[in-house]
Amino acid sequence: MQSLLAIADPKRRRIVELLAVRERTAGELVDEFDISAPAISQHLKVLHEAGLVTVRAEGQSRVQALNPDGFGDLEAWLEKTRSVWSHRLDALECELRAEDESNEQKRKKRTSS
Amino acid sequence: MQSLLAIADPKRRRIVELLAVRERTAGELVDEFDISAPAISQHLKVLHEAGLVTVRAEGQSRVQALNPDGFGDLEAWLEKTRSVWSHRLDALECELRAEDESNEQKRKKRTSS
DNA sequence: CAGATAATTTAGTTGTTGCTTAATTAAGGT
DNA sequence: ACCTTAATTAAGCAACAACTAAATTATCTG
Repeated sequence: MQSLLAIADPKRRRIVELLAVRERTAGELVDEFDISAPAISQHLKVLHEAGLVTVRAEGQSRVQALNPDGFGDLEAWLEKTRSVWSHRLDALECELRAEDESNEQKRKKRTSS
Repeated sequence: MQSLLAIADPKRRRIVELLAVRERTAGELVDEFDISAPAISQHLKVLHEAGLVTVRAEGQSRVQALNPDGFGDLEAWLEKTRSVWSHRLDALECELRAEDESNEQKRKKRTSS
């Protein structure tokens, strides 16, 4: 889940937002922030390793572009986690009938063992 | 975007996964990990502050439950970012006609200014 | 009320992250 | 070949995040 760690940082998230609008060079990105060029370069490295951004050489510049497929695993995780939750909701109707009992039992199962 | 930072940590992500299956006490969560109770407690604090997990007192235990609504802002961000990207794709057809020219111009606009 | 259990808070340590400046690599222009 | 521009790598530093042990709070039980 590299992509999650990558966009957890606000600056990297902003880079992603900027690249979502249009591709840019590292230098153009530097202009959007109050931090040094090496700092941006390091952030880009993280984004590359996460598979969120790709590079393409163009003259002496290197054009950074967003790779939206990189969000795949993050979206899959959200989907998975929420689907489990949804199943719980489906089962809720049954559970409601004996809510107190079942909850108490689950709790005491461990206490008594 | 607290929720993003919260699930960026692998242990907290696992906690969320476990709570997605069923609600648990902090003690039950501790059993699933190789770290101390305070560590779990601190992770839960982060998850609470992110709005991903809620608590409910039950006897001397405190039952932790997932709040799937907490993912709202994260999903909204993904949606927003991808929608911008989609617009780019919509515009791609037009761009393709004069790809070389327009790309070169975008690049040189900055260089010459 | 005393003791046990569940959980959190505090204090302190360690590892990681993000930043900076300085040095390096790479491509173009003169 | 030399200089400039674009970008990265390297080295070092400060702030932060995650962990532990010890102390504290809170609730239930005898």
